[in-house]
Amino acid sequence: MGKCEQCIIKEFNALKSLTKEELMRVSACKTGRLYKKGQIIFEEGETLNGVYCVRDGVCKLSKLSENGKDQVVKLVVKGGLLGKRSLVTEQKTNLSAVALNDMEMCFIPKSEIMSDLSKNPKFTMDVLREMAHDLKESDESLVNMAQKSVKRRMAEILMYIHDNFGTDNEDYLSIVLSREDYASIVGTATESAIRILSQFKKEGLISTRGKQIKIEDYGSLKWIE
Amino acid sequence: MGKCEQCIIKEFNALKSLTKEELMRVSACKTGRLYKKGQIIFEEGETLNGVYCVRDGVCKLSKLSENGKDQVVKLVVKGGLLGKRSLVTEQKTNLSAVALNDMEMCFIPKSEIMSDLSKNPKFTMDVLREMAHDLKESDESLVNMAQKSVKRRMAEILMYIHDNFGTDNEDYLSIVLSREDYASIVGTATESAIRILSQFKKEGLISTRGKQIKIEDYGSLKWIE
DNA sequence: TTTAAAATATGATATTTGTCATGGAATTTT
DNA sequence: AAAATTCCATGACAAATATCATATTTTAAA
Repeated sequence: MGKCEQCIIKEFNALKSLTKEELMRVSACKTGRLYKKGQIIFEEGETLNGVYCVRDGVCKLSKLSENGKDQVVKLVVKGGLLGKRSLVTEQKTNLSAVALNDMEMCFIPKSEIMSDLSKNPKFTMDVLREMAHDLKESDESLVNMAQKSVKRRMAEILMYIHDNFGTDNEDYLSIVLSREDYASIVGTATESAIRILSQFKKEGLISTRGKQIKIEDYGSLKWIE
Repeated sequence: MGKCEQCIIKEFNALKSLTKEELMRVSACKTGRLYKKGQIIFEEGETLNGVYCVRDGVCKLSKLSENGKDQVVKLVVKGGLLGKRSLVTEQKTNLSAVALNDMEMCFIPKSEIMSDLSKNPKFTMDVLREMAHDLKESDESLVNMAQKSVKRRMAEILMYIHDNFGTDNEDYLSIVLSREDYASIVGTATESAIRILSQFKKEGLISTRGKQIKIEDYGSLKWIE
């Protein structure tokens, strides 16, 4: 396993604000973890005693609703940090994390990073900024859920994945999700998600190959309502 | 206007972690502001250069959706801080704040409080904790919006207001909102909000007197689905 | 490869929610 | 107090979405 101070992943998250010395200390105590597609990283209600740094792969952060359905709150890819909240609260985590494909992660124990949080203001501010960003995104999703149609939300998540996580060399979305996952992101029944994607396909907005999805007409997707 | 260091409001937010000296400095530069019911405190897209500390009254934080409807994201009462995000980001605010009744607030310029944020780790951690809490709440609302029926959401907001903001001496909810506000919190059409409240009334779950609402049967409200 | 299981697809139908229209009640303004 | 305005209420209907049922296809397992 590599050293944190040389890992380029850190550039994408708050860890970049740690000093070289701090990073070396973190590096010494971190543990690498591999997760297979579908594997649970942690579950709602668990006590996390550290943060996870995503080196490769994608996972979903979700929360179980009282009706028994899972709602995806956020997708996290390479460079993302999981469990930031655990650094500031003693509370158990309110979200579950599940790998959507094979993943490679580093786990950094809370004990090791807490001192940095109190001593390195630059790092703290960075964590604060990331949290503020998450909050803004969450508020936006909240408004979308409350005010937009399922079809619109589906169009938006396709564009979101396209814009933020990119495509492979054949223009297929690089993140491959099941229809059930799409339903659980958009907040609808699986059948409805399937129906809408079928409709998009018929209308030539997207094309599919197995689970893979390619956006064929971004411009029109944008104006779906 | 009183002095921050003697103001009991601060006990309810991150300002409690400032030292006496810091509080005196803040006190010297803060400005008191009064807002009347319905008055706009700030609007989405504005640049906030400070935080607002709510001394009295209630306001709603909302965001305009693309469909032209306002979605309430959070209610803030005595002790709450508005504009925390502005302390960590240069970005314009993503929310609007509107007074729901007459309000009394203190405005603390960003410039004055920023130095504390970088020098007083206890304060920073407190802001971080509040932000983490907001994020958790926002995620929960997101899941509720996505997975629960309008009726359920209405029942929950009534209970939320009851539990968090209390009642007057006749058991009426101490926060009085228009049906339109309820609709915009729950994320539904005003007519739907009206209809549901009427139904609750018919079923004896609540009673009303003008705009005032009294919860008559908390137990049953809890089991609405 | 065959079988079993899971995921996708689609129809039929029920339920929920939104929209438009209209009237009455409450509040504010003149 | 009258008029005007805003808010609340409710019916009728339309649209969106969920649910149930049942194929079909794809994927995983034996």
